[in-house]
Amino acid sequence: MPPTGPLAEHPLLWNLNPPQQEAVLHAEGPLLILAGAGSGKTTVITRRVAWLIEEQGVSPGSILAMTFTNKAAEEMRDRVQRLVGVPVEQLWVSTFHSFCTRILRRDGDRTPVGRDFVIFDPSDQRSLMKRVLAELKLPERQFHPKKVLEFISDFKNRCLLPAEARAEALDAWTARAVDAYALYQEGLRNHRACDFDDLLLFTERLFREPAIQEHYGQRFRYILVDEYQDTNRAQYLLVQHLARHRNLCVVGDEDQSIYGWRGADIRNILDFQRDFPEARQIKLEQNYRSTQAILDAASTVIANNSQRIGKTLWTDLGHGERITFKLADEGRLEAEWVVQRVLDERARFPEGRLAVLYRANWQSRQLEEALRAANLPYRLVGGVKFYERAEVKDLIAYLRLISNPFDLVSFRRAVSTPSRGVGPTTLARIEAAIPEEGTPLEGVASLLGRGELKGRAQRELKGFLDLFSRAGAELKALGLPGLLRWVLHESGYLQALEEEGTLEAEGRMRNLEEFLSAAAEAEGMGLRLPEFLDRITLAADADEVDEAAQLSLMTIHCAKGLEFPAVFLVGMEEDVFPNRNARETEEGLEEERRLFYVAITRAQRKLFLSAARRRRIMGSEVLGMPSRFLRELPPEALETPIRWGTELHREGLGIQSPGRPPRGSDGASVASELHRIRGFFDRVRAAQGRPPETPRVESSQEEGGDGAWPAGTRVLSPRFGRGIVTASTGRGEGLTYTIRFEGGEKRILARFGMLERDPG
DNA sequence: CGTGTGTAGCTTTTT
DNA sequence: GCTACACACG
Repeated sequence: MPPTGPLAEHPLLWNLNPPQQEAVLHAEGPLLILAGAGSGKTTVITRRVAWLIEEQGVSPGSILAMTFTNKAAEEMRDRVQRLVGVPVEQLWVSTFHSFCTRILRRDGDRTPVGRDFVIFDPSDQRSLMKRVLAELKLPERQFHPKKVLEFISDFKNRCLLPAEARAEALDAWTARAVDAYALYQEGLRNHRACDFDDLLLFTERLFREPAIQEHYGQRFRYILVDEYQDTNRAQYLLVQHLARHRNLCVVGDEDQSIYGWRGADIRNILDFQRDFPEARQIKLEQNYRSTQAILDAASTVIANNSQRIGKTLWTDLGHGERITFKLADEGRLEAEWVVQRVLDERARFPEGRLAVLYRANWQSRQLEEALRAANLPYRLVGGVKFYERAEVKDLIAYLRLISNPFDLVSFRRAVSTPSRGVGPTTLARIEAAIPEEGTPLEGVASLLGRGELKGRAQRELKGFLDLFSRAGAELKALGLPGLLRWVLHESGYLQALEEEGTLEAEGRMRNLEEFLSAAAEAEGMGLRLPEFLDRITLAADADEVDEAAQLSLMTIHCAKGLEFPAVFLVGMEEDVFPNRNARETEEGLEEERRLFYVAITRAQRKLFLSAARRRRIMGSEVLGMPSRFLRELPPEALETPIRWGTELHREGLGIQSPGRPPRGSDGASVASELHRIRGFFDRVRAAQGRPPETPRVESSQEEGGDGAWPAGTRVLSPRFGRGIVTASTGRGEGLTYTIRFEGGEKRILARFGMLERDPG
């Protein structure tokens, strides 16, 4: 219960509402904090940690706090440090992945990964997987490396090694994929490498050992897990092993669980009370971030989900401005509208930070183009990551090889950049020459020793070998940035870049310089080479968010946990948001809806939504349909009702249009189109008990006169039967429809398809 | 062996 | 629209 009297005056309780105070004061035993968006979660967590240290006399070293991003971890540590008098270096605040790295670097020799390993990023994983698939003679057409890796990741997230996964291999594809899994693990071990999932998986294995569990269980008397709704099975088990004192405090919000595709299991939070029947549950429902209009929209939307514990956000910030929705005729125009409204907002609130959010990274391109054209500076988060750029990865390959000579993937990369006259043939010979339990460099050495190489390859490989034999001493002498400079020089990388002399090469040099300063910074923090490499690969998009930026562009996933006075959410179309791949299952849709919820609740004062009737996706023109989520918004939260340009065909809502398939470029089809739109939205309004809008002529740029049937048109095909047009590309002879039939989607050339419009 | 060109295939979301 | 890969050429 919230304290009264002198306790309420305690500085760590200042400005906290009763449930928040209760969460801070909770003493021993499990605690579930259901923290709604904007409910002051971080304040509560940090004050709780501070309270434990200051008032309960808990030593910082026996508190472990887990987060998902480095940024969250750093913020938590900073804020706790500012609250308490004693130094908090001993406090363990880290991401799951860096926690596991730390554990494995200490006790990893009890696991197959050992203590010295590199962490493979997705591109390293991919090259290893490609070799595995080639070795197993599995065609990449059926065994797409990325697909197989996702499949493996799924097993790892559920803590299943190949032997255990075998039991689930009921069909031929799965059986072969499990073979690939087994060989992939072998490959990782040979490289002295592990992937992201291995970090969790093997740490969990390690914690199954009673002695280890005892040790760390004793050490961490208080455990705190942030974003608990995003934990996967491995993380869940890890926490269970550690929480021996049952002083486990988990914080989360089931409505913001958006990482199911990465193995996160929403049931972890839904079932916390079952796991810990004695757990205290506290809901933080007062929102300090957004206006009532925004919260109403968010609450109404999320109420459509079934997988909930349930909370109701409220605020005393007042109703605020209603949500603005803009329907543009085309993607580029949508982007230009955003630019215009950004300028308007700037004029009204010069200091207000703005964010443009989208479902997938590809959507940033058009926005960037429009922003550049308008000379508006912006900050893009995510997309192609800095450490994934070719030149940076090249240099990293050298560093990795210095740090871990067993890394064949990095060897292959380093040895062929800059070009040394080593092609597939020489490479194969080198690999064949690698001694058992030996390194690629030893392979090169033995080949050279036997005098089996000549000409350019011989000369260059000697130098290459020489570089690595000296690297250790150079690192000692020059330090991290110095070593980098030395490598760039000695390897001939810099020279090759200079000789190129292109503008592009100049850009790459700038990136390398930036990388050099990152290394200098790391050295300043006392990091050594292996730690620096860990840090690079474990760095997340979210870590590089600049919260002070005036205008930020990012995915909704990246925006989780952030807030902005005004938010633009673009691309509100079916198949974009909700994403096309998520629409088949109910769980998929609920996760998309949570994503929408997250997006809405980022806005403090004003939310803009937008969509485009038409947009280019993967090079072809796609006619969009309104996102189903738009219909879930409460009409009174919107500035103006939502209108569209094509029918929304949902079972029971499909509307027959009169009229004929458009053939010419006259305006008749446009008119019938508009007729249908109004029909649809009037129906929606009628269902909401509101009168139909008076007709209003929308701008009639749609269809562009190419005479294609619009998306949503029902058609009959002699081959496939009834279907619905979902997109069209090309024109004239090349006009192609994408049509959804009962049995799946097909692309059909209009000229040959003998398609008819379906009358009934 | 390395480089340039054509083309298929694809984009969720990320530690 | 982009990229990553296969193939042809110098």
